[in-house]
Amino acid sequence: MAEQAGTLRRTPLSRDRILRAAVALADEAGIESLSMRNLAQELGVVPMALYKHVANKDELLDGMIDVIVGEIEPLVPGADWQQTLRRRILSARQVLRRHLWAPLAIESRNMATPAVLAYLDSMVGTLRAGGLSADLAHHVMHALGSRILGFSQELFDASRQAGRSGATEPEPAAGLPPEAAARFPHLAEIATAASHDDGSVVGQGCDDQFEFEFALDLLLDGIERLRQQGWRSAHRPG
Amino acid sequence: MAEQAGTLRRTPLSRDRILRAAVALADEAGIESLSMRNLAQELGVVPMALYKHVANKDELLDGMIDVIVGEIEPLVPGADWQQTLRRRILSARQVLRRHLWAPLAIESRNMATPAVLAYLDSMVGTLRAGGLSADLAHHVMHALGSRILGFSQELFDASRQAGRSGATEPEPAAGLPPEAAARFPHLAEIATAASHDDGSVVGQGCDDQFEFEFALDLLLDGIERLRQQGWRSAHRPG
DNA sequence: ACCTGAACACCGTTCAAGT
DNA sequence: ACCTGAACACCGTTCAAGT
Repeated sequence: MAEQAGTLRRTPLSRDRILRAAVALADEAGIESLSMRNLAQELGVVPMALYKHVANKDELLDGMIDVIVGEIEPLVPGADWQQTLRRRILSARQVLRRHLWAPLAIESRNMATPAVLAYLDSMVGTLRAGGLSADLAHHVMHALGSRILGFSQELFDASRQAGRSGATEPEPAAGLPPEAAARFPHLAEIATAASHDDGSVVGQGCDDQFEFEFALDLLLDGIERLRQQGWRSAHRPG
Repeated sequence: MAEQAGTLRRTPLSRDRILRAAVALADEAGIESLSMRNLAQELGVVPMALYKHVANKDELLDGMIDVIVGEIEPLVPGADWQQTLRRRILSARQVLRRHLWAPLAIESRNMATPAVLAYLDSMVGTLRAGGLSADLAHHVMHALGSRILGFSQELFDASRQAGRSGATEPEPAAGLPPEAAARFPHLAEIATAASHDDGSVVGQGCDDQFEFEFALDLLLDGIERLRQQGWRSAHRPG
């Protein structure tokens, strides 16, 4: 679309409009394409105009993180703590799947924007209301880590080994390339072993959603067991 | 130290020397200070000289990751799978604590260098030798995620809320700032609740090592329980 | 054939000159 | 007072000119 100068004035710039445009740009073109200059051009504006609304690029990233945290399903009370946490975390995961740049952005930032803190605070509230001690709740928050926001650092993705970034690639089959399979026999074995539903999906690659829920439930079940046992953290060696 | 030209020739450039210098530079000045130009200057060399030994910056980062993976304690057989994994993962954690830039570098890369794959392969070998099915081992690798390499994404660090990067800061006390504590009461409560050894450390902040081991053991214990039960992943809904 | 300076196409951000 | 072009101090990488 060609720029129409003069006749049609663009909607005025605002912090909110900048943040939404930044999120959209990162969604479509990847975080590495998100520069102040690119963003300004996308908005039909001179780069310096952005600096009236965000102090610098770091603040822009913080604002973008707040935008996506705002997309997470709000707290719905009524169920037990496990179900409440589980549902909200899986909602966060759905959000993160729309914004693949977010994990990297979150890790690169120093974190702790008010919106993230509010989210974490409500999660702790759920734990406390569920009967966990403050002590246990503290450790649980650490143990869940980034999973609370719906993502996890996956080192292990047998299929991708030399591919490019590909935010929009449709999962290019599974299994290791032959020469890698020869060097790493254990990886080769388990790469094809992810028979999630009775073997019908063998070789088709693994189900991210299943893996996420598997790990999440492993943690939640272990935590509930500790809660039932009245666990206390006074067992340091030394 | 002033440059001595002519009389003393520098040791010749090599891929290995470049990688070690890059790791040292990232350790000392942070990953954001690691540029091809800075690195070249550190080595007393013109920037273009680096490109004879590494194709580009991405390959440099991959090489750096391989260097630190090489620092992880090799496999020592003899113990059960839990002890073997636990020891190696805690060794990896010690390595990562010397190279604070590594998690971000690992996340920013597409991963799967041969050295990382070899490490993962040997970890899977430990699981299989310990009696886990290939199926379960697959899910376990996903569930452990970056913890296999000794780090985890911690969203939750109650103390740091507005501080700067600070790779060398000595942990600036604990507890939330007063105004944050008022807005986020649950966070405030658990921030001071990390009484790791019988209350004597209350208020001093939390023990990263304890939190890491807590989460790791929660996972390992849960996995061992599944193994004992002969768990199989055929219970998908639908 | 090898090495390397200059150049290219970018960054985030400052600053002073225009209105 | 506000806006913005040019400029500054960087990037990673290419390329052609030097030896």
